[in-house]
Amino acid sequence: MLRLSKLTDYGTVVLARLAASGNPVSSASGLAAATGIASPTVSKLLKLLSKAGLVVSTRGTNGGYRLSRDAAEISAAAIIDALEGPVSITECSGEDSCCDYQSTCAVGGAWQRINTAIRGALDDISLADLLNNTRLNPAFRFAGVPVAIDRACIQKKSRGH
Amino acid sequence: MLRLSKLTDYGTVVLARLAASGNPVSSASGLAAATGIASPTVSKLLKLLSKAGLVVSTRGTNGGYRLSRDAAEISAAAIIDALEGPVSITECSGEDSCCDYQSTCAVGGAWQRINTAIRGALDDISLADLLNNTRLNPAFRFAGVPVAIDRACIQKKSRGH
DNA sequence: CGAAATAGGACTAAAATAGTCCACTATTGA
DNA sequence: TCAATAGTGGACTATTTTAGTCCTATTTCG
Repeated sequence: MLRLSKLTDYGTVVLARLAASGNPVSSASGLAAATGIASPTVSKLLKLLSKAGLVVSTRGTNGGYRLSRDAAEISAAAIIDALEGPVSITECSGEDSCCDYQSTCAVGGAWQRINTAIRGALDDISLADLLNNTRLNPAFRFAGVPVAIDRACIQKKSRGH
Repeated sequence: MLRLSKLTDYGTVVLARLAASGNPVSSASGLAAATGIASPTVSKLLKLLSKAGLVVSTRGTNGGYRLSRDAAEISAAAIIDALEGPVSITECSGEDSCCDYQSTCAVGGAWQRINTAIRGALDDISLADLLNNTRLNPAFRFAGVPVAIDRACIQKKSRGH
């Protein structure tokens, strides 16, 4: 797995929508409607993103949220940090952690290298990149030919998922 | 976070122990004793690793487990695949998945690139590398000076964690 | 045979995550 | 000034995932 949480995934969708909207500000409920994500969840995400300084909020009538800076200046790493805390793939690859098995653990150090590599990959991708890459790499191919995502999903859902 | 599960972490510890043991085979209970990980958990791990072909089992008296190939030939990615399933940081970065928000999702494609980058980092590290790197990068530094891991852990534990 | 191991799977417990809700504060405009 | 709109903060619940345990085969060796 090594998977992001759903919330982080949603967070990027919301941010992408915010970046693409063109309006000066977008309300939480408007973003919820536009993305299809439940509105309390969108609120929660925006609160977190606001606290992390990725979006700026305006209260009152006609208030809402906007990106705090250009989409090209917001890295995937920053988004993940905001919504999940600092990236570290194992407990002992974090900064102030330790494990019960350190005396017998022969592995510790090297995870740090992997962690750094992953971190680097995430730093190099910006929200703007995420937007630009939309649909350029279709997720489904059959015999090398891209297949409509919609159809693949319907098939999967009819199997009971 | 973007974190490995504890089980995967333990798995690498067990594999590292297996690689370092020098014996032709090691029993699950012996590995449990050597690593300090609970023995049913070690059994479970070894079963998974065996199913994935990373270790080979021998039943009966004097049976046990051994690595199926040289530690240099076992990548971190293979270990993670065995214990957590294929790496994919979001649902839609996996191979046969789809999400409910595809019609409004502007993000999909690019995660794949990140995923590939992470995958690459994990493919490049072998179990042998994990072993070689032990303790070369101390996890704790204070004013640039490495600090004994033991002491840092004791401090943390006395704070109630 | 019987002791020592693994194999497979069911099951429980614990923790993390996701999602919801509510009372409150700030801003705007009629 | 008052009502409507929108964000704030935090408590709370439900769900899902993960971790860990246990039991009953099956295999092998002496």
